[in-house]
Amino acid sequence: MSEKQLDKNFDFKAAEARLYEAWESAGAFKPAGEGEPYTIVIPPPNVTGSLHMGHALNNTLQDILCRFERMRGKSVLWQPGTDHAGIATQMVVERQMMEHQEPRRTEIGREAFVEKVWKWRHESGGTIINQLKRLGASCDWSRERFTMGEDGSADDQMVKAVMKVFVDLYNEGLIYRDKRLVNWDPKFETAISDLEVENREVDGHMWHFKYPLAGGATYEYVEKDEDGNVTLRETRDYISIATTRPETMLGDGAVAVHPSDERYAPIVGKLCEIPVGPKEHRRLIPIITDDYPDPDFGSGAVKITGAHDFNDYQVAKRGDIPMYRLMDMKGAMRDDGAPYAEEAAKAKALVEKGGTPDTSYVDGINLVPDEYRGLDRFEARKRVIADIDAEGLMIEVEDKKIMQPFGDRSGVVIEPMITDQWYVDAKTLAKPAIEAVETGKTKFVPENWTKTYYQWMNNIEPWCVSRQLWWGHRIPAWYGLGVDEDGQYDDGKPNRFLTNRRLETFCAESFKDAKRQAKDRYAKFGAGFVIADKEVGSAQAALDNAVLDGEDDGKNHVFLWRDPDVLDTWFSSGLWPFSTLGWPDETPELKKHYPTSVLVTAFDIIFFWVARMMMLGLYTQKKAPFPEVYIHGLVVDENGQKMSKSKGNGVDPLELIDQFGADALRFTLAAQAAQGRNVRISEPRVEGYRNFSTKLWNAARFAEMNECKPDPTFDPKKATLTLNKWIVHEANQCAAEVTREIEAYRFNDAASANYKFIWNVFCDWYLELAKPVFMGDDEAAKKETRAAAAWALDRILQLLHPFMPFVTEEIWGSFAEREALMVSQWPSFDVALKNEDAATEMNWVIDLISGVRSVRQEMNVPVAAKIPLILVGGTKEDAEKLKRHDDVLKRLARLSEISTADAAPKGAVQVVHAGAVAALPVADFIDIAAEKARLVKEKDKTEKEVAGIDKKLANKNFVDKAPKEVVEAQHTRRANFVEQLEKLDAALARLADL
RNA sequence: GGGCGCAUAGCUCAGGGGUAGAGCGCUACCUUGACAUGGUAGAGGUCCGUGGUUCGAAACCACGUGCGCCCA
Repeated sequence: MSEKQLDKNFDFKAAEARLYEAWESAGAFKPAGEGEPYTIVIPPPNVTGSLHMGHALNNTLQDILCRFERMRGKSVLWQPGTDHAGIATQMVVERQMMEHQEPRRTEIGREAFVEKVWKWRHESGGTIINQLKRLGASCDWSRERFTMGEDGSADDQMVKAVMKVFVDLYNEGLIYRDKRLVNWDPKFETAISDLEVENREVDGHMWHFKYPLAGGATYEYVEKDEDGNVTLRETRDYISIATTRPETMLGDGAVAVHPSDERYAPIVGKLCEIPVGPKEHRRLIPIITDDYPDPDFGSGAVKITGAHDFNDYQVAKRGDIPMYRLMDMKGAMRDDGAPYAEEAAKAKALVEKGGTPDTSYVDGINLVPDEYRGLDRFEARKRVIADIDAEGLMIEVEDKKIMQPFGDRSGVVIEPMITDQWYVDAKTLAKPAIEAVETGKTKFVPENWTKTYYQWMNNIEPWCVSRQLWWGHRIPAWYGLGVDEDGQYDDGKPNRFLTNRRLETFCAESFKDAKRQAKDRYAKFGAGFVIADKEVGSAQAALDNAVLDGEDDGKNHVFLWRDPDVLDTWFSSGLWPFSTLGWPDETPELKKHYPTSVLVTAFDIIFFWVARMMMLGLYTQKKAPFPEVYIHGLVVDENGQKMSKSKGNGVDPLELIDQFGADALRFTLAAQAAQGRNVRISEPRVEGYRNFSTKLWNAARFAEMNECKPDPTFDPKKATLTLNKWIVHEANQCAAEVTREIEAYRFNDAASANYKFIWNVFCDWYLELAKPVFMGDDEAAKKETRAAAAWALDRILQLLHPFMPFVTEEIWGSFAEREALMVSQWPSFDVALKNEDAATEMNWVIDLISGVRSVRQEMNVPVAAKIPLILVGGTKEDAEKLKRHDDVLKRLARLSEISTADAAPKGAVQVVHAGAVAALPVADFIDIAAEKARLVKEKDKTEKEVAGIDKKLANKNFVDKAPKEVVEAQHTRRANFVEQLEKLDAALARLADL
């Protein structure tokens, strides 16, 4: 036999790694058997990440489901992998380069940098995977995937999937390039999506400035109260404007007031002056009406800077107001273009011309006065304020809480900018995704998240998917120079912000395809176009090369260059449920495991990830990626604060694993994962569940010491001892409960069902009750009880395994040479194992012992003293029960002998128990007054119960309307209480005799 | 402004139309042969407030109060 004597404690440190290795090398994590497929794709952690509590919770729950379903015979695939995490990874590697004092990213160039990131990924990108293993995650690691593919090889499935989806969406018009206002991150110098912007309330200011009316015009400014009484009347030569961002005044295109605002009616349509910049070139802008300004907010008049504010952008679009860009990629004031005087003249001419302004042309105009050029935007703000103030045009400064947008990764203030970006038509893709939830094809658990999902999906904006980064899936689009009407290249200079509009775009999965497209496209412009085989790096290179080659043969040489941008990380994560399974190929895995069975995730990425998987899954596979989405809470610290790096309140799951074992951490997380609640982690709690695993360990040790071994000849249906019938019954009930609760994603209830059964039933009672059997000499009883104990322990190990895989597997293996616990068959509920009679009888025994113990303590009977028990007024069955459980009662209630009698002896403490009285003659210890007080107290309590029931029963409405069973139950309860009262009265009477 | 959630024992939280629960903490006793990472017994609750529905509400509904989160 391989069994070894168990040590006093479970040495989780040594066992965890050994057991994990054994499972993995046995291939136990791979989908096996012919069972129904069960599939979960892991929410891929960032490759830069290390395991935090949120991962620990998320993966514990997934592992519970996977281990559970695997034991239930399903063919389980838990698909693991990591996310390339565009910005985060680029940031990490850049920081590392800086620490090593290596040349910067821009110095070494794109290719070398990307190579460095790959190197980093191979060397350091596996941290979190190893940490997941320590948690016990039973992922099929042989199928591990990375959202970027391996080494970016174009042949890689992940890359193919991304390219195909992009090109397909493009060809259907669902991906397009557009000039819109985006959230620009001046630190990373990239656009980011709305979701990556964090709006925070910060202390700010609201500046009120005078915008003088053109030509010194004046008007009568009248303010009225609610009743129409005039409260202010004065002549003004200005309009008062309030702003939180004075530096953007330089780009104002208009001042807007609400159409119903009578105060400004006299000056609508007139011009006013932006009170900043060189006096002789002050720009004049029109006062217009729009529904956007709120007459009750500030002065009611709003400056419109279409290029740097999302609300203003809408107003500007509606009113054909030019949007002047003021800043560069780093968020500094522009210093390109001609001197201010010239640029301002351009703007003036533009306004005079009227009509819809040309966005590219307007973008080329730099309206930053010469003295502000090149300044950081916040420095420029100070200067603008000071200059206006010096001129006496500042009315007031208010301290004010303002909402400010920050980049969630960079932490810097986001600058709205008009740029060219790629957008996904999310509105169109959202339709089937909404429908899938409406029709119940995909359900949220708990279901209240459905509303959150709808709200987001119904108001979804175009998804900006291009990022100006180097690390990521490069956008599969190539450009060629545009061709003028005269067949010549457009010589407009493309720039970062606004690509020349006459560029030709070829969206293709490869350069080869792009070339093919280019050949057809350019043929339309004339016969003299030759498509070069060489890809170039930029528009400028394309032009230079074309000119050079053209000199030789007089032909138009077309050089293509690829879009330098990469895709939003979430674009590739959105394909995860099928890209990991081999799509776009029709693999057997895809066929078997898509759609997946359930998605387990936290609510903070419903929008980022769940919504996108729904959209892209339905788009590519025509089926929703999962029928259920289980949303768990966040892990918060002991004060209920969200754990975060910046707050420094994170608890490291690995430290807890080191200290208390992975099982303890897992159980803690599961036990607290109540639906709709955050999980609060605290060390004492983890410690408590470590104690629980020790408890189980010692129960197993006890079983081992008493030679309880799995006995194949033991049939739980045929147990003869009440004790064993009862534990079979209880284990069966526990199996039913744990199964039901896991199925319903009520992990906390499943955990607590296990906890209660193991500790409060099996350890506290069954093992205690079994001790007299093990110590007695009834060999048959001993044999059966050993087998029953082993059987029950096996059920326990199985039911607990998904929660505490390590300790359970270790115990399982120590009892017999057999197949691993993790691949054993789940104990399902078996109606044939039910035995209510046995349960009733054992509860009778347990209650009697508890009752005796209770009075012993109250009467201060010394623990060591063994006292006799006389049951008074019991039935014949009671007498038989006493006899059957004689050993147990004596041992656990510390009794010397047990007998029955018609009347209680004098000087006895009396315990009312199930219609009888257990008399304990403890004359030596008894304190008559105390005993009397105890009985009176109990009597009072019982009388109150009876009174409550009587009140209910006296209520005609209750008797008539309540369900019959409920009324009957009350009658039964009353009868029991009354019987108890009689016994108590008798006991008190006997006490009086003393 | 819109949405979601929470309020139950000292603390952290389950639960849920008829009988108030757990863990930790606290008190007393116990090193009894699996376990002191343990055992036994106990104290501790106007289930936030006000109305409503109901025979019956701590639970369901409405409103209020306080707190938290998400979106704008």
